[in-house]
Amino acid sequence: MVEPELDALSRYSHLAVAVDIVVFTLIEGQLHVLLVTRGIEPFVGKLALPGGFVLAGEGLDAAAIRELQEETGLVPGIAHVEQLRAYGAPGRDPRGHVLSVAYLALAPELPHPTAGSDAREARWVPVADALGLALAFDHGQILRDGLERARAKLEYTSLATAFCADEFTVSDLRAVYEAVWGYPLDPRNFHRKLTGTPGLLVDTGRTRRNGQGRPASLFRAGTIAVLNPPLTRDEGFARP
Amino acid sequence: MVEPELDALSRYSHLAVAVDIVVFTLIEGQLHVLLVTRGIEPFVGKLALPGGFVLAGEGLDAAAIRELQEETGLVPGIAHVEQLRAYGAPGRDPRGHVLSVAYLALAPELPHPTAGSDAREARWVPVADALGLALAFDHGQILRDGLERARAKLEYTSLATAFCADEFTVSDLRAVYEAVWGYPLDPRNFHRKLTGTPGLLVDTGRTRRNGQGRPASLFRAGTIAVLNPPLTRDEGFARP
DNA sequence: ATAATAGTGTCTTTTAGACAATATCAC
DNA sequence: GTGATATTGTCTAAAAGACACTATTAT
Repeated sequence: MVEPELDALSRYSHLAVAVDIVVFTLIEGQLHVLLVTRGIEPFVGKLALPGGFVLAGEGLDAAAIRELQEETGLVPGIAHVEQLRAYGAPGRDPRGHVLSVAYLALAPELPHPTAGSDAREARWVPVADALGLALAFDHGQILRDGLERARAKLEYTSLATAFCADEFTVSDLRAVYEAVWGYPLDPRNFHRKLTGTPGLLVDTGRTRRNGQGRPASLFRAGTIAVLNPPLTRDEGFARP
Repeated sequence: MVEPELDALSRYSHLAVAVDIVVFTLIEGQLHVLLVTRGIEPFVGKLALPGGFVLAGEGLDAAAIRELQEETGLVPGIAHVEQLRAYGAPGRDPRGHVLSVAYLALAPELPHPTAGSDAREARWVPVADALGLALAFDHGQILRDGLERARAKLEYTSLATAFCADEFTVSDLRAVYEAVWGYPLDPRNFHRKLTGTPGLLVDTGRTRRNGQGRPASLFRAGTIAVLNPPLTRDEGFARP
């Protein structure tokens, strides 16, 4: 195809570019996703993923982090944020051609979301419920893709620690896996597997009491982020 | 942030949106990537990934497939095409803010690439060489990301068949793995693993002679696209 | 026959998964 | 003590990887 003139870049700026974010957190052992109630057309009153348009001169990652802060009051650095993929089907937004770059964010249990600067309400919804709702735009698809990405990355990375506080127990970590994958894991094999991967977890030497039972060792995330060999996920088991 | 008026979407259209494609193929057992020599500024004369701007009303996938056809004469359906991710750092294009949605395409050995409709030259470059070149824009990073995606997906999918013709031998398939991963595999264990995964390969019953040696059975890609358990890649071995 | 490639069988080591047993707490 | 959670140990089945061996061709 023909390249544009140097000063005619705007000739190719037909699309508005937005970011939408799938933010997962764990609340009382259940995986939740942050959803907002839309305050304007289209899809007024419908639930949607938080997001918004990329500002002039703003990078994609910066836009995602800015929106995340506006909706959750999240301090940068506390959450894991990564790009999911771009969604650009021509009909996905009734207003016109809007390209959305979706992000996946994983955060430890957060304070209540602060509603965005406009009138929309933001709240945590159990993922199991959210999957059954009709979300605005193609956000149902984005949510499913984000969930699948999170599930897959738990298999071969230490990403589960992104759901935990700075220090955590092996049980905390296992609770993350069980919530994201949707089925229980054997505590003993899980413990051996995770602590047996060199560099993955750093023992702080301290322990934490959780009500009844033997106190659990407290760990910090180590320098190794890749699980090799990976944890295997029971493909046929997961329930939303 | 504030949402736009219904009729003010163009207020948020600051970015030009392009697609760039990492096209891999196998030529004489070596992995090659399609590169073009840029005919215009910026980066005149430098090598870059094929790509171009998304046209008005055009979907991302459609734009990628169109560019692919323009550069290679590839018939849709013969290649595997999937989105890689979006690249949107503000400084990545000196002309202004250009968002690029990168695609990964895998194709069987193709005829010589047809140069694009403008004056640029297109040619296949061994990936080992391409990784050492300074490509235009952030295309070096995109190439590395595309290569890593291809390498990773060979582990747990039947994607290697995308490099093969309709009918292929187990050796053909192994040659794909060896070219993409960059190190040799044991022919016997590979054979047992691949033919032992039910539904992955369909035996046509026919054979093919390759010079000397026993004729190899010809297979077709089966309905199963997921390798479970996956093939394991020797992480510390791969050389570009 | 010899060389070359295709394919099968077998053995060892590693890992996954089931689950017994022990450790340390609250009560 | 009982009950709960954490952690270690042991066993079995499955898989990975090494490699001997057989099968079928060209020369």
